[in-house]
Amino acid sequence: MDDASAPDLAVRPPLQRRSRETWARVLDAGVAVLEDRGYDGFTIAAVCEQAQVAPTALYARTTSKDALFLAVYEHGIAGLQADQEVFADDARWTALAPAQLVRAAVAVTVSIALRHERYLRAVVLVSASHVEVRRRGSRYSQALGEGFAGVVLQARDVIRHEDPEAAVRSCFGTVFATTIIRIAYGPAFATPMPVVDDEFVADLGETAVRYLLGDVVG
Amino acid sequence: MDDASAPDLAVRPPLQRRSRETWARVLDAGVAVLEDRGYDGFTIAAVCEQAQVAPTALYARTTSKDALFLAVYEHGIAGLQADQEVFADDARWTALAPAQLVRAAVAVTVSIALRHERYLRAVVLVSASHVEVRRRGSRYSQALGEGFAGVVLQARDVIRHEDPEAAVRSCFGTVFATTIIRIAYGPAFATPMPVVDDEFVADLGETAVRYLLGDVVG
DNA sequence: CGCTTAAGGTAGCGAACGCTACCTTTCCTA
DNA sequence: TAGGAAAGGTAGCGTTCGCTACCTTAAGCG
Repeated sequence: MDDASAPDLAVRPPLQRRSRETWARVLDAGVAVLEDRGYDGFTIAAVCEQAQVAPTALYARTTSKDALFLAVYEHGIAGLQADQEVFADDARWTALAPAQLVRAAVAVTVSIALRHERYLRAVVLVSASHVEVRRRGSRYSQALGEGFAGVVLQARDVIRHEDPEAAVRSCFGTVFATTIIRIAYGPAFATPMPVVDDEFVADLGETAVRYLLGDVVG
Repeated sequence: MDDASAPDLAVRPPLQRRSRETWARVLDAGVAVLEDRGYDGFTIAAVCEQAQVAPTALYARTTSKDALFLAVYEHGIAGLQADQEVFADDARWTALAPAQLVRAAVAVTVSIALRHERYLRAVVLVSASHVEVRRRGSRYSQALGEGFAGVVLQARDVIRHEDPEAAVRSCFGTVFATTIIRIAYGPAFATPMPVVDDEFVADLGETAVRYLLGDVVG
Protein backbone atom coordinates (compact mmCIF):
# COMPACT_ATOMS: atom_id res chain seq x y z
CA MET A 1 0.00 0.00 0.00
CA ASP A 2 2.89 2.35 0.66
CA ASP A 3 6.21 2.79 -1.07
CA ALA A 4 9.58 3.18 0.55
CA SER A 5 10.46 5.81 -2.03
CA ALA A 6 7.60 8.16 -1.12
CA PRO A 7 8.34 10.61 1.71
CA ASP A 8 5.84 9.42 4.29
CA LEU A 9 2.30 9.35 3.11
CA ALA A 10 1.08 6.65 5.46
CA VAL A 11 -1.76 7.23 7.92
CA ARG A 12 -1.12 6.70 11.61
CA PRO A 13 -4.05 4.51 12.59
CA PRO A 14 -6.43 5.95 15.20
CA LEU A 15 -6.27 3.91 18.38
CA GLN A 16 -9.30 5.03 20.36
CA ARG A 17 -12.95 5.08 19.40
CA ARG A 18 -13.19 8.87 19.53
CA SER A 19 -10.30 9.35 17.15
CA ARG A 20 -11.71 6.75 14.75
CA GLU A 21 -14.88 8.79 14.54
CA THR A 22 -12.92 11.99 14.10
CA TRP A 23 -10.86 10.47 11.33
CA ALA A 24 -13.99 9.23 9.57
CA ARG A 25 -15.38 12.77 9.77
CA VAL A 26 -12.16 14.12 8.28
CA LEU A 27 -12.23 11.69 5.34
CA ASP A 28 -15.85 12.52 4.65
CA ALA A 29 -15.14 16.23 4.95
CA GLY A 30 -12.38 15.79 2.39
CA VAL A 31 -14.85 14.41 -0.12
CA ALA A 32 -17.33 17.17 0.66
CA VAL A 33 -14.76 19.91 0.20
CA LEU A 34 -13.53 18.46 -3.08
CA GLU A 35 -17.14 18.13 -4.16
CA ASP A 36 -18.08 21.75 -3.95
CA ARG A 37 -14.80 23.65 -3.97
CA GLY A 38 -12.67 21.54 -6.28
CA TYR A 39 -9.00 20.74 -5.89
CA ASP A 40 -8.16 24.43 -5.53
CA GLY A 41 -10.44 24.66 -2.52
CA PHE A 42 -9.04 21.54 -0.91
CA THR A 43 -7.10 23.33 1.83
CA ILE A 44 -6.30 22.21 5.34
CA ALA A 45 -8.44 25.01 6.73
CA ALA A 46 -11.42 24.07 4.55
CA VAL A 47 -11.29 20.41 5.52
CA CYS A 48 -10.89 21.30 9.19
CA GLU A 49 -13.87 23.64 9.12
CA GLN A 50 -16.02 21.08 7.33
CA ALA A 51 -15.04 18.35 9.79
CA GLN A 52 -15.21 20.67 12.83
CA VAL A 53 -11.69 19.71 13.74
CA ALA A 54 -8.45 21.53 14.47
CA PRO A 55 -5.44 21.24 12.16
CA THR A 56 -3.50 19.39 14.83
CA ALA A 57 -6.09 16.64 15.00
CA LEU A 58 -5.51 16.18 11.32
CA TYR A 59 -1.73 16.18 11.49
CA ALA A 60 -1.91 13.60 14.26
CA ARG A 61 -2.97 11.02 11.64
CA THR A 62 -1.27 12.29 8.57
CA THR A 63 1.97 14.01 7.68
CA SER A 64 1.03 16.46 4.96
CA LYS A 65 -1.74 17.75 2.76
CA ASP A 66 -0.59 15.35 0.06
CA ALA A 67 -0.95 12.43 2.44
CA LEU A 68 -4.41 13.62 3.41
CA PHE A 69 -5.60 13.65 -0.17
CA LEU A 70 -4.13 10.21 -0.71
CA ALA A 71 -5.97 8.94 2.36
CA VAL A 72 -9.29 10.33 1.09
CA TYR A 73 -8.66 8.75 -2.29
CA GLU A 74 -7.71 5.34 -0.95
CA HIS A 75 -10.59 5.25 1.49
CA GLY A 76 -12.98 5.57 -1.44
CA ILE A 77 -11.15 2.96 -3.47
CA ALA A 78 -11.47 0.56 -0.56
CA GLY A 79 -15.23 1.06 -0.67
CA LEU A 80 -15.34 0.25 -4.37
CA GLN A 81 -13.20 -2.85 -3.85
CA ALA A 82 -15.45 -4.08 -1.05
CA ASP A 83 -18.51 -3.88 -3.28
CA GLN A 84 -16.64 -5.51 -6.11
CA GLU A 85 -15.62 -8.48 -3.97
CA VAL A 86 -19.19 -9.06 -2.87
CA PHE A 87 -20.10 -9.33 -6.53
CA ALA A 88 -17.21 -11.62 -7.42
CA ASP A 89 -18.09 -14.01 -4.60
CA ASP A 90 -21.76 -14.17 -5.50
CA ALA A 91 -22.61 -17.70 -6.66
CA ARG A 92 -25.76 -16.63 -8.53
CA TRP A 93 -23.81 -15.71 -11.64
CA THR A 94 -22.69 -19.27 -12.30
CA ALA A 95 -26.24 -20.18 -13.29
CA LEU A 96 -26.50 -17.64 -16.11
CA ALA A 97 -26.15 -18.21 -19.83
CA PRO A 98 -23.13 -16.38 -21.34
CA ALA A 99 -25.03 -13.45 -22.85
CA GLN A 100 -26.99 -12.91 -19.66
CA LEU A 101 -23.81 -13.20 -17.65
CA VAL A 102 -22.11 -10.48 -19.67
CA ARG A 103 -25.13 -8.20 -19.43
CA ALA A 104 -25.35 -8.81 -15.69
CA ALA A 105 -21.67 -8.08 -15.18
CA VAL A 106 -22.02 -4.78 -17.03
CA ALA A 107 -25.13 -3.87 -15.04
CA VAL A 108 -23.39 -4.64 -11.76
CA THR A 109 -20.32 -2.67 -12.78
CA VAL A 110 -22.48 0.35 -13.46
CA SER A 111 -24.55 -0.04 -10.32
CA ILE A 112 -21.47 -0.31 -8.13
CA ALA A 113 -20.05 2.79 -9.74
CA LEU A 114 -23.34 4.58 -9.19
CA ARG A 115 -23.40 3.61 -5.53
CA HIS A 116 -20.11 5.52 -5.24
CA GLU A 117 -21.21 8.37 -7.46
CA ARG A 118 -20.39 11.14 -5.02
CA TYR A 119 -16.89 9.81 -4.47
CA LEU A 120 -16.20 9.28 -8.15
CA ARG A 121 -17.41 12.77 -9.00
CA ALA A 122 -15.55 14.52 -6.23
CA VAL A 123 -12.33 12.59 -5.84
CA VAL A 124 -11.47 10.39 -8.81
CA LEU A 125 -12.16 13.31 -11.07
CA VAL A 126 -9.45 15.48 -9.61
CA SER A 127 -7.14 12.66 -8.59
CA ALA A 128 -5.13 13.22 -11.74
CA SER A 129 -3.89 16.45 -10.18
CA HIS A 130 -2.12 14.41 -7.53
CA VAL A 131 1.20 12.94 -8.53
CA GLU A 132 1.32 10.03 -6.08
CA VAL A 133 -2.26 9.01 -6.81
CA ARG A 134 -1.43 8.86 -10.48
CA ARG A 135 1.45 6.54 -9.67
CA ARG A 136 -0.71 4.22 -7.61
CA GLY A 137 -3.95 4.37 -9.57
CA SER A 138 -3.05 1.55 -11.93
CA ARG A 139 -2.92 -1.06 -9.19
CA TYR A 140 -6.38 -0.29 -7.92
CA SER A 141 -8.08 -0.09 -11.29
CA GLN A 142 -6.32 -3.25 -12.36
CA ALA A 143 -7.52 -5.07 -9.26
CA LEU A 144 -11.06 -3.88 -9.89
CA GLY A 145 -10.90 -4.96 -13.52
CA GLU A 146 -9.59 -8.43 -12.69
CA GLY A 147 -12.51 -8.99 -10.34
CA PHE A 148 -15.10 -8.43 -13.01
CA ALA A 149 -13.15 -10.28 -15.65
CA GLY A 150 -12.83 -13.29 -13.38
CA VAL A 151 -16.57 -13.79 -13.12
CA VAL A 152 -17.20 -13.41 -16.83
CA LEU A 153 -14.41 -15.84 -17.69
CA GLN A 154 -16.56 -18.79 -16.61
CA ALA A 155 -17.97 -18.36 -20.11
CA ARG A 156 -14.53 -18.45 -21.71
CA ASP A 157 -15.43 -21.29 -24.09
CA VAL A 158 -18.00 -19.27 -26.00
CA ILE A 159 -16.02 -16.05 -26.20
CA ARG A 160 -15.24 -15.48 -29.82
CA HIS A 161 -11.65 -14.31 -29.53
CA GLU A 162 -8.36 -16.07 -29.80
CA ASP A 163 -7.36 -14.94 -26.34
CA PRO A 164 -10.54 -14.89 -24.24
CA GLU A 165 -8.85 -13.57 -21.12
CA ALA A 166 -7.37 -10.60 -22.91
CA ALA A 167 -10.67 -9.91 -24.66
CA VAL A 168 -12.63 -9.93 -21.41
CA ARG A 169 -10.10 -7.75 -19.67
CA SER A 170 -10.05 -5.30 -22.54
CA CYS A 171 -13.82 -5.29 -22.67
CA PHE A 172 -14.35 -4.61 -19.00
CA GLY A 173 -11.59 -2.08 -18.99
CA THR A 174 -13.62 -0.18 -21.55
CA VAL A 175 -16.88 -0.74 -19.68
CA PHE A 176 -15.37 0.57 -16.49
CA ALA A 177 -13.69 3.54 -18.14
CA THR A 178 -16.83 4.51 -19.98
CA THR A 179 -18.90 4.30 -16.83
CA ILE A 180 -16.46 6.28 -14.72
CA ILE A 181 -16.14 8.95 -17.36
CA ARG A 182 -19.87 9.15 -17.67
CA ILE A 183 -20.41 9.46 -13.95
CA ALA A 184 -17.44 11.56 -13.01
CA TYR A 185 -17.41 14.02 -15.88
CA GLY A 186 -21.17 13.90 -16.20
CA PRO A 187 -22.34 15.35 -19.46
CA ALA A 188 -19.07 17.16 -19.82
CA PHE A 189 -17.04 14.56 -21.59
CA ALA A 190 -17.23 12.89 -24.92
CA THR A 191 -20.84 11.99 -24.62
CA PRO A 192 -23.84 14.05 -25.55
CA MET A 193 -26.11 12.24 -23.12
CA PRO A 194 -26.75 13.72 -19.74
CA VAL A 195 -26.92 10.87 -17.24
CA VAL A 196 -26.38 7.23 -16.56
CA ASP A 197 -29.79 5.78 -17.29
CA ASP A 198 -31.25 2.40 -18.24
CA GLU A 199 -30.61 3.09 -21.88
CA PHE A 200 -26.94 3.65 -21.21
CA VAL A 201 -26.67 0.40 -19.28
CA ALA A 202 -28.53 -1.56 -21.97
CA ASP A 203 -26.36 0.00 -24.65
CA LEU A 204 -23.15 -0.76 -22.86
CA GLY A 205 -24.30 -4.30 -22.12
CA GLU A 206 -25.20 -4.84 -25.75
CA THR A 207 -21.83 -3.57 -26.86
CA ALA A 208 -20.09 -5.97 -24.53
CA VAL A 209 -22.23 -8.92 -25.65
CA ARG A 210 -21.67 -8.22 -29.31
CA TYR A 211 -17.96 -7.73 -28.78
CA LEU A 212 -17.40 -10.84 -26.71
CA LEU A 213 -19.98 -13.25 -28.09
CA GLY A 214 -21.04 -11.89 -31.44
CA ASP A 215 -24.75 -11.59 -32.09
CA VAL A 216 -26.95 -13.29 -29.58
CA VAL A 217 -30.70 -12.95 -29.35
CA GLY A 218 -32.49 -13.00 -26.02
CA MET B 1 -16.77 31.07 -26.12
CA ASP B 2 -17.22 33.28 -23.05
CA ASP B 3 -20.09 33.74 -20.66
CA ALA B 4 -21.51 36.95 -19.34
CA SER B 5 -21.95 35.33 -15.93
CA ALA B 6 -18.28 34.50 -15.46
CA PRO B 7 -16.14 37.29 -13.91
CA ASP B 8 -13.82 38.03 -16.80
CA LEU B 9 -11.99 35.06 -18.14
CA ALA B 10 -11.55 36.37 -21.67
CA VAL B 11 -8.15 36.82 -23.24
CA ARG B 12 -7.15 40.26 -24.51
CA PRO B 13 -5.91 39.44 -27.99
CA PRO B 14 -2.26 40.27 -28.70
CA LEU B 15 -2.02 42.99 -31.30
CA GLN B 16 1.62 42.94 -32.35
CA ARG B 17 3.72 40.12 -33.69
CA ARG B 18 6.06 40.11 -30.70
CA SER B 19 3.22 39.73 -28.24
CA ARG B 20 1.66 36.97 -30.33
CA GLU B 21 4.89 35.03 -30.01
CA THR B 22 5.10 35.75 -26.31
CA TRP B 23 1.54 34.60 -25.79
CA ALA B 24 2.21 31.41 -27.71
CA ARG B 25 5.23 30.81 -25.47
CA VAL B 26 3.05 31.35 -22.41
CA LEU B 27 0.40 28.87 -23.58
CA ASP B 28 3.05 26.30 -24.33
CA ALA B 29 4.75 26.92 -21.01
CA GLY B 30 1.41 26.34 -19.33
CA VAL B 31 1.21 22.87 -20.85
CA ALA B 32 4.82 22.14 -19.93
CA VAL B 33 4.33 23.18 -16.31
CA LEU B 34 1.15 21.13 -15.96
CA GLU B 35 2.97 18.23 -17.56
CA ASP B 36 5.72 17.89 -15.03
CA ARG B 37 4.48 19.67 -11.94
CA GLY B 38 0.76 18.93 -12.02
CA TYR B 39 -2.03 21.31 -11.14
CA ASP B 40 -0.42 22.06 -7.78
CA GLY B 41 2.68 23.29 -9.54
CA PHE B 42 0.74 25.43 -12.00
CA THR B 43 1.67 28.78 -10.46
CA ILE B 44 2.11 32.14 -12.08
CA ALA B 45 5.79 32.12 -11.18
CA ALA B 46 6.33 28.66 -12.64
CA VAL B 47 4.66 29.54 -15.94
CA CYS B 48 6.57 32.82 -16.14
CA GLU B 49 9.88 31.10 -15.53
CA GLN B 50 9.16 28.42 -18.10
CA ALA B 51 8.09 30.99 -20.68
CA GLN B 52 10.90 33.44 -19.77
CA VAL B 53 8.35 36.16 -19.23
CA ALA B 54 7.46 38.57 -16.46
CA PRO B 55 4.14 38.32 -14.60
CA THR B 56 3.00 41.61 -16.06
CA ALA B 57 3.35 40.33 -19.59
CA LEU B 58 0.98 37.58 -18.58
CA TYR B 59 -1.55 39.83 -16.90
CA ALA B 60 -1.56 42.03 -19.97
CA ARG B 61 -3.48 39.27 -21.80
CA THR B 62 -5.39 37.65 -19.02
CA THR B 63 -7.07 38.72 -15.81
CA SER B 64 -6.32 35.90 -13.38
CA LYS B 65 -4.71 32.53 -12.91
CA ASP B 66 -8.08 30.92 -13.55
CA ALA B 67 -8.35 32.69 -16.86
CA LEU B 68 -4.83 31.61 -17.78
CA PHE B 69 -5.65 27.96 -17.22
CA LEU B 70 -8.83 28.32 -19.23
CA ALA B 71 -6.82 29.86 -22.07
CA VAL B 72 -4.34 26.98 -22.05
CA TYR B 73 -7.20 24.50 -22.06
CA GLU B 74 -9.13 26.15 -24.87
CA HIS B 75 -6.04 26.59 -27.01
CA GLY B 76 -5.57 22.83 -26.95
CA ILE B 77 -9.23 22.15 -27.67
CA ALA B 78 -8.97 24.41 -30.69
CA GLY B 79 -6.13 22.25 -31.97
CA LEU B 80 -8.21 19.11 -31.60
CA GLN B 81 -11.15 20.74 -33.34
CA ALA B 82 -9.00 21.84 -36.26
CA ASP B 83 -7.78 18.28 -36.84
CA GLN B 84 -11.29 16.96 -36.48
CA GLU B 85 -12.63 19.33 -39.11
CA VAL B 86 -9.97 18.29 -41.58
CA PHE B 87 -11.15 14.73 -41.12
CA ALA B 88 -14.83 15.58 -41.44
CA ASP B 89 -14.26 17.47 -44.67
CA ASP B 90 -12.21 14.73 -46.26
CA ALA B 91 -14.10 13.31 -49.23
CA ARG B 92 -12.17 10.03 -49.26
CA TRP B 93 -14.44 8.49 -46.65
CA THR B 94 -17.48 8.55 -48.88
CA ALA B 95 -15.97 5.79 -50.99
CA LEU B 96 -15.66 3.28 -48.15
CA ALA B 97 -17.95 0.36 -47.34
CA PRO B 98 -19.73 0.74 -43.97
CA ALA B 99 -17.48 -1.57 -41.96
CA GLN B 100 -14.34 0.02 -43.36
CA LEU B 101 -15.81 3.45 -42.73
CA VAL B 102 -16.41 2.68 -39.07
CA ARG B 103 -12.94 1.22 -38.66
CA ALA B 104 -11.41 4.22 -40.38
CA ALA B 105 -13.33 6.65 -38.20
CA VAL B 106 -12.12 4.89 -35.08
CA ALA B 107 -8.54 4.85 -36.34
CA VAL B 108 -8.67 8.54 -37.17
CA THR B 109 -10.18 9.37 -33.80
CA VAL B 110 -7.33 7.59 -32.07
CA SER B 111 -4.66 9.10 -34.30
CA ILE B 112 -5.95 12.61 -33.75
CA ALA B 113 -5.97 12.02 -30.02
CA LEU B 114 -2.42 10.67 -30.23
CA ARG B 115 -1.26 13.71 -32.15
CA HIS B 116 -2.35 15.75 -29.13
CA GLU B 117 -1.06 13.29 -26.60
CA ARG B 118 1.02 15.75 -24.63
CA TYR B 119 -1.89 18.15 -24.29
CA LEU B 120 -4.37 15.44 -23.32
CA ARG B 121 -2.00 14.06 -20.70
CA ALA B 122 -1.07 17.39 -19.21
CA VAL B 123 -4.18 19.50 -19.48
CA VAL B 124 -7.36 17.52 -20.03
CA LEU B 125 -6.38 15.23 -17.23
CA VAL B 126 -6.34 17.94 -14.61
CA SER B 127 -9.00 20.10 -16.21
CA ALA B 128 -11.56 18.57 -13.87
CA SER B 129 -9.92 20.53 -11.08
CA HIS B 130 -11.04 23.73 -12.75
CA VAL B 131 -14.63 24.75 -12.14
CA GLU B 132 -15.19 26.86 -15.24
CA VAL B 133 -13.60 24.29 -17.53
CA ARG B 134 -15.97 21.69 -16.17
CA ARG B 135 -18.87 23.96 -17.00
CA ARG B 136 -17.70 24.47 -20.56
CA GLY B 137 -16.27 21.06 -21.32
CA SER B 138 -19.52 19.57 -22.56
CA ARG B 139 -19.80 21.91 -25.51
CA TYR B 140 -16.37 21.07 -26.84
CA SER B 141 -16.64 17.33 -26.45
CA GLN B 142 -20.09 17.42 -27.95
CA ALA B 143 -18.83 19.35 -30.95
CA LEU B 144 -15.99 16.88 -31.40
CA GLY B 145 -18.38 13.94 -31.14
CA GLU B 146 -20.81 15.37 -33.68
CA GLY B 147 -18.02 15.73 -36.20
CA PHE B 148 -17.13 12.06 -36.13
CA ALA B 149 -20.73 10.94 -35.97
CA GLY B 150 -21.57 13.02 -39.02
CA VAL B 151 -19.10 11.18 -41.23
CA VAL B 152 -20.17 7.74 -40.09
CA LEU B 153 -23.83 8.55 -40.57
CA GLN B 154 -23.46 8.33 -44.34
CA ALA B 155 -23.85 4.62 -43.59
CA ARG B 156 -27.03 5.15 -41.60
CA ASP B 157 -29.05 2.69 -43.70
CA VAL B 158 -27.03 -0.33 -42.62
CA ILE B 159 -26.72 0.57 -38.96
CA ARG B 160 -28.62 -2.04 -37.06
CA HIS B 161 -30.32 0.16 -34.51
CA GLU B 162 -33.74 1.76 -34.36
CA ASP B 163 -32.21 5.18 -33.97
CA PRO B 164 -28.99 5.20 -36.04
CA GLU B 165 -28.00 8.74 -35.07
CA ALA B 166 -28.23 8.02 -31.38
CA ALA B 167 -26.35 4.75 -31.81
CA VAL B 168 -23.50 6.40 -33.70
CA ARG B 169 -23.26 9.25 -31.22
CA SER B 170 -23.26 6.84 -28.31
CA CYS B 171 -20.68 4.67 -30.02
CA PHE B 172 -18.25 7.47 -30.78
CA GLY B 173 -18.79 8.95 -27.38
CA THR B 174 -17.49 5.68 -25.99
CA VAL B 175 -14.68 5.48 -28.53
CA PHE B 176 -13.54 8.97 -27.68
CA ALA B 177 -13.84 8.49 -23.94
CA THR B 178 -11.95 5.22 -24.03
CA THR B 179 -9.17 6.74 -26.10
CA ILE B 180 -8.82 9.82 -23.95
CA ILE B 181 -8.79 7.75 -20.78
CA ARG B 182 -6.20 5.47 -22.28
CA ILE B 183 -3.95 8.29 -23.35
CA ALA B 184 -4.45 10.69 -20.49
CA TYR B 185 -4.39 8.27 -17.60
CA GLY B 186 -1.99 5.96 -19.34
CA PRO B 187 -1.87 2.59 -17.68
CA ALA B 188 -3.35 4.07 -14.57
CA PHE B 189 -7.02 3.73 -15.28
CA ALA B 190 -9.36 0.86 -15.80
CA THR B 191 -7.17 -0.91 -18.28
CA PRO B 192 -4.36 -3.30 -17.63
CA MET B 193 -2.68 -2.56 -20.93
CA PRO B 194 0.15 -0.08 -21.02
CA VAL B 195 -0.19 1.97 -24.19
CA VAL B 196 -2.22 2.85 -27.22
CA ASP B 197 -0.97 0.37 -29.78
CA ASP B 198 -2.26 -1.21 -32.98
CA GLU B 199 -4.02 -3.91 -31.05
CA PHE B 200 -5.94 -1.35 -29.07
CA VAL B 201 -7.05 0.42 -32.24
CA ALA B 202 -8.07 -2.82 -33.91
CA ASP B 203 -9.95 -3.89 -30.81
CA LEU B 204 -11.78 -0.63 -30.49
CA GLY B 205 -12.61 -0.64 -34.21
CA GLU B 206 -13.95 -4.15 -33.99
CA THR B 207 -16.10 -3.23 -31.01
CA ALA B 208 -17.56 -0.32 -32.92
CA VAL B 209 -18.22 -2.40 -36.03
CA ARG B 210 -19.90 -5.17 -34.09
CA TYR B 211 -21.97 -2.70 -32.13
CA LEU B 212 -23.13 -0.64 -35.08
CA LEU B 213 -23.30 -3.19 -37.87
CA GLY B 214 -23.36 -6.58 -36.21
CA ASP B 215 -20.89 -9.14 -37.51
CA VAL B 216 -19.14 -8.22 -40.69
CA VAL B 217 -16.26 -10.10 -42.23
CA GLY B 218 -13.49 -8.30 -44.09
C1' DC C 1 -8.37 6.84 41.94
C1' DG C 2 -3.98 8.17 39.84
C1' DC C 3 -0.84 7.74 36.22
C1' DT C 4 0.26 7.52 31.27
C1' DT C 5 -0.68 8.31 26.77
C1' DA C 6 -3.68 9.56 23.09
C1' DA C 7 -6.56 13.25 21.20
C1' DG C 8 -7.75 17.77 20.28
C1' DG C 9 -7.66 23.00 20.59
C1' DT C 10 -5.29 27.98 20.23
C1' DA C 11 -2.58 30.92 18.13
C1' DG C 12 0.68 32.15 15.06
C1' DC C 13 5.28 31.60 12.26
C1' DG C 14 7.49 31.43 7.77
C1' DA C 15 7.10 30.82 3.10
C1' DA C 16 4.82 30.97 -1.19
C1' DC C 17 1.55 32.82 -4.03
C1' DG C 18 -1.54 35.94 -6.80
C1' DC C 19 -1.35 40.18 -8.31
C1' DT C 20 0.02 45.29 -9.18
C1' DA C 21 2.20 50.10 -9.10
C1' DC C 22 5.74 52.05 -11.52
C1' DC C 23 9.05 52.43 -15.02
C1' DT C 24 11.61 51.21 -19.52
C1' DT C 25 11.74 49.48 -24.14
C1' DT C 26 9.79 48.29 -28.57
C1' DC C 27 6.61 48.82 -32.26
C1' DC C 28 3.34 51.17 -35.41
C1' DT C 29 1.70 55.27 -37.92
C1' DA C 30 1.89 59.76 -39.79
C1' DT D 1 11.53 60.83 -37.21
C1' DA D 2 8.53 62.20 -33.51
C1' DG D 3 4.65 60.85 -30.70
C1' DG D 4 1.62 57.56 -28.72
C1' DA D 5 0.30 53.16 -27.74
C1' DA D 6 1.50 48.48 -26.76
C1' DA D 7 4.68 45.18 -24.55
C1' DG D 8 7.56 43.82 -21.07
C1' DG D 9 10.59 44.13 -16.80
C1' DT D 10 11.58 45.13 -11.50
C1' DA D 11 10.38 44.88 -7.13
C1' DG D 12 7.34 44.17 -3.64
C1' DC D 13 2.51 44.48 -1.22
C1' DG D 14 -1.06 41.91 1.07
C1' DT D 15 -2.94 37.60 1.76
C1' DT D 16 -3.39 32.81 2.19
C1' DC D 17 -1.75 28.47 3.14
C1' DG D 18 0.77 24.56 5.13
C1' DC D 19 2.34 23.43 9.21
C1' DT D 20 3.85 23.46 14.34
C1' DA D 21 5.06 24.77 19.35
C1' DC D 22 2.51 24.79 23.31
C1' DC D 23 -1.20 23.71 26.23
C1' DT D 24 -5.73 21.38 27.81
C1' DT D 25 -8.92 17.55 27.91
C1' DA D 26 -10.34 12.72 27.43
C1' DA D 27 -9.52 7.79 27.44
C1' DG D 28 -7.45 3.42 28.91
C1' DC D 29 -5.52 0.62 32.79
C1' DG D 30 -3.48 -0.99 37.17
